[in-house]
Amino acid sequence: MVFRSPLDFLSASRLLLPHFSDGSPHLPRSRSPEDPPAAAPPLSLPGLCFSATQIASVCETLEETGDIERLARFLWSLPVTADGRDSISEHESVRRARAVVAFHTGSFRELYRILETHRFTRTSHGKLQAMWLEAHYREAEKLRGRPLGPVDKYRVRKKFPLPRTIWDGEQKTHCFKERTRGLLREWYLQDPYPNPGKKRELAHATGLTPTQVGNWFKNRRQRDRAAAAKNRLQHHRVCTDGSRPPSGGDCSPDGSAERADGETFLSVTDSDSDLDV
DNA sequence: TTGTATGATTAATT
DNA sequence: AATTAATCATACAA
Repeated sequence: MVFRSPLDFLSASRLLLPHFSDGSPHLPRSRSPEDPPAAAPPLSLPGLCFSATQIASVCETLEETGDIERLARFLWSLPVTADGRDSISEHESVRRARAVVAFHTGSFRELYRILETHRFTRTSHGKLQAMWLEAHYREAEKLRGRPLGPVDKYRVRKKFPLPRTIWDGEQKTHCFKERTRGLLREWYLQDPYPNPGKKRELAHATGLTPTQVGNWFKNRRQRDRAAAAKNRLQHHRVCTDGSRPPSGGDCSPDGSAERADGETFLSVTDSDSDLDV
């Protein structure tokens, strides 16, 4: 969309300015903590007399309100320089508002450009990241003609990584250290339902948070049960009816169907198959 | 691409 | 509040 043609500006301001031209905009300043101490200097425009900070506040308010239509009209009413290097556009709230509007309009090119070319503060990251992803999801979805599953989305994310302007590069560890997992396994063998005290102790011993320890035990129990249930089912099928997978032999505990059973009973060492530290 | 291992999250249940 | 089932997210290998 072309916000930036002079023509648009003229028509937009004629049409839509009334909302804001009736004196000082009410400015419930909701975002005080992050506000820049060195804000832009007051700025006089032909016709309007808002300071850049006032304009930013209006953007914030409208964005929080969720009235995107109106936010869009307000932005259109603003004067814009070719490169966007003016005290209004410099304001993060204004850029953010432009991004929000671009997203809601489906102007994804514009959205990407805004996000990629300006550094945003941490407080904006969450929302901007969500828009970046959602926009790419929608494009991919349209391209493909059917809804994306979790895996499709994962691939989209890999294909269009978040720009560093809206992401500080922090990443979470995917796998715990082998020593950590060994400790967890040992403790699990002793007691699959550790009380909070034990959990904290283990957390200290492994360097994990108690929550991570809890998650680990939870996953472990769930997956052990799942494995056991699967094996039970398989065993039952094999023993009751004749339709069973290849390798002959009935349900006698010969070698054929055994790996699975072993796993059930010694479930704790299943996937990692080692009893190290 | 597909399957799998594993950490995290969510919603319902107890 | 803790547990469970289900599911998501991520990395990696076949």
